[in-house]
Amino acid sequence: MKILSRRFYSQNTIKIAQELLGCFLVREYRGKIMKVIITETEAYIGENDLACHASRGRTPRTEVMYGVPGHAYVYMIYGMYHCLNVVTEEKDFPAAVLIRGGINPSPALPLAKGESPGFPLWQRGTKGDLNGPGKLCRFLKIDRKLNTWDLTKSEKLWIEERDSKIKLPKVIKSRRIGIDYAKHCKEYLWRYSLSSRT
DNA sequence: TATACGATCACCT
DNA sequence: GGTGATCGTATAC
Repeated sequence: MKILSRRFYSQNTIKIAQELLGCFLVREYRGKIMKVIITETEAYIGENDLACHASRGRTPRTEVMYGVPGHAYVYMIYGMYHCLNVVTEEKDFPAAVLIRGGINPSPALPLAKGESPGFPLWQRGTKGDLNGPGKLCRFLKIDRKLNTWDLTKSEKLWIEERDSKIKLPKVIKSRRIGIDYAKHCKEYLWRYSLSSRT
């Protein structure tokens, strides 16, 4: 499986946020490999985006967003959860994609009622459903130790391109979550998800 | 140094 | 629908 390249991460953030859907987020932890299919993302773009952490400029925390694309931006939220972002666009332009949700496609997972083998992975039931950035990071053992991690090598944390043979459902665009403070920016349709969820 | 609050989640009514 | 947990960060003092 091919690892997403620096070149991929240097593209337009909205495009990346959509193209990450269906890709595999891979975590290597204590010698084990965990893979999750990305099903939900949000774009945070530039200092003019009032929802973006970089809207208040360069700080020690947001420095990574200004750096080379293809690195991880991991921060703690509400004192108890972590959120994983991938840094996008060119160096010195602060932007990132928040990974908000995924599906654990492990074949060991029991199928939910009404599901058959071969059931589309992103329509699987709750057993493998990692809906929410906090839950996703908790499952994949992602915390601030992985902040600034380079995602373009096959160590600890990376993303692999999606299987082109698998047809993805329509991408749903909606408002971003939990950013009521962001004034007009909260109206932007910068949240992207596969159609089994809203 | 002090304080306010958040790119969340689980549990409650 | 609402609320509490819990702490890093930004900002005010």
